[in-house]
Amino acid sequence: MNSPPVSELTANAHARRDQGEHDVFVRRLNALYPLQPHESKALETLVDASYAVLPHHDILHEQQPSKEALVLLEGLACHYKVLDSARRQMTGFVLPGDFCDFGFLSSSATRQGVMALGPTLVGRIDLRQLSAVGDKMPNILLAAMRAASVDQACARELVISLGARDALQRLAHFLCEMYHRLRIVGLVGAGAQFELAMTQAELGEALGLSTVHINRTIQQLRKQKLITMSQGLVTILDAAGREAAASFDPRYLRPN
Amino acid sequence: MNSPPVSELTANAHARRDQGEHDVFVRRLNALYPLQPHESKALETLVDASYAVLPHHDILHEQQPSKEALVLLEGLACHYKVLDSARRQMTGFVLPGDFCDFGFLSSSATRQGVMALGPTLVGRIDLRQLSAVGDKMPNILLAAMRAASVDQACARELVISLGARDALQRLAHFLCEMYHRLRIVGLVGAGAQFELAMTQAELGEALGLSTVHINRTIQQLRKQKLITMSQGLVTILDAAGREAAASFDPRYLRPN
DNA sequence: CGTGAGCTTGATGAGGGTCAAAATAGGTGG
DNA sequence: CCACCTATTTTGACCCTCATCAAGCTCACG
Repeated sequence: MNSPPVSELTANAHARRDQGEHDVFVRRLNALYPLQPHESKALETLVDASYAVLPHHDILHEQQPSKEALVLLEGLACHYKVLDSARRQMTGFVLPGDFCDFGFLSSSATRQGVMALGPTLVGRIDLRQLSAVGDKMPNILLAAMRAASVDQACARELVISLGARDALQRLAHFLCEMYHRLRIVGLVGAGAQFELAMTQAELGEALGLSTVHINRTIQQLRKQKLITMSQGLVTILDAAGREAAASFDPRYLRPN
Repeated sequence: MNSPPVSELTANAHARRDQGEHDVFVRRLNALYPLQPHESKALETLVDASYAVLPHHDILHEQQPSKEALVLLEGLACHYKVLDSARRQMTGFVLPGDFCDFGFLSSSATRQGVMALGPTLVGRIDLRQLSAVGDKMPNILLAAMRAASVDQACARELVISLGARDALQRLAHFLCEMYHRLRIVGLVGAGAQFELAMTQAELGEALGLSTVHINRTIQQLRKQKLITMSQGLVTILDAAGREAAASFDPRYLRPN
């Protein structure tokens, strides 16, 4: 169930396509800004082609002008930048239902690479179609702008983590964010369990910590009975405790 | 000349109003997206009231719904958040010509406080007027969205600094960014000199470093003959050297 | 001329990086 | 089903950057 081989995943995706693979995306935008039924329907038809991207492959390259809007339908992806020194820093996360990049809103080029972390499924939206629909249904554009606004808030929150929180708080905060964001799109299972397709090394690149230290910090969280975490499956044992440990305030994820 | 008392500053502002206090803002948006002369003129009339904000006072409060768009006309401001522990982290900077917050684009509430660092002058734009003008002149809205996109890029770049650069690189990178952004609005003087109304303690809050360490890092930069820095005046002595030290790539500040 | 904000300096130590190697886990081909 | 291989996780030892504490210094301003 966790991290299936890509072929299988794509097969699943195809099988479920008709029942609404694009559903996540519509659900997400609805949560950002309540849409009318006909708007939701129009939105669904906009996502006209979806394709799989393999782990550790780029969904979008740096400096790539946006000819279309890309939406993540399944899996996990991240914004990142490679530094001079073979070092890499992640700067944001793309979850199912999220736009991969907001360059399309201002016809800007993609500023950073977007990379699949686990196996992912990406949907494509033609910009001409989008702006045509957007003219008639401004709520859709408004929802997209709110998505951008939440994205910005996440980036600023990451700045706070890296600038002012220690390792334990950073990791706890990160897990809180993932939990809340995944829950919005219904990807948190019973017992507050969710999939997180990231290695400890990748967590390090996200949180500005070494792999070794990430490992030790995870053990601390385990010892404190706050989480369970192995091979991409995370379980929240004590949500309140963990949010307190991270001084997590989910308001920044709210759209309005 | 550097950090004048507020009364004088406001007086100056009033004196120069007719010659175009709002000029910075129009110039900035023009740099983001080339506007027609009549669009520039329309933009100028949009900024209908400006007022001074004293250092260390909030321009916008957290969770404040945006009833109008605010533009910084003079001075320096920052986005910030106060953490549990009486600790504060800055997450972005507002320079003359910048919007203070982009919540108005998605009718979202302000997510973080915006505080004046030195004495500032703030312009107000009525949202009804803005959207009316925006309907006729979509370039203006496009420019605003590009401003938001640049803002987002700056936030991500700050994530990279805090996550993957050491103190020297962080500071050097920060100064590079300020230099480039101020140059765009014509606020860098001869000899690559500019005003920076921040104490060392505030630099620390921005870069996630202690005051003491900021001080020692500045001394390093001085020793390496890369900058001069005293009472709010910064001079770049060796731009190439400093950009190399920070592995600074100004492309992220480009609008398209 | 005192006072406070900001800058500078020194001493000490903790959080986290780096290096190196062992332990596990999947994943593959025989 | 086993043997092998590689990626990931875990552990230990050592060290460096940067935080903290504390005190002295400078300078603008009342």
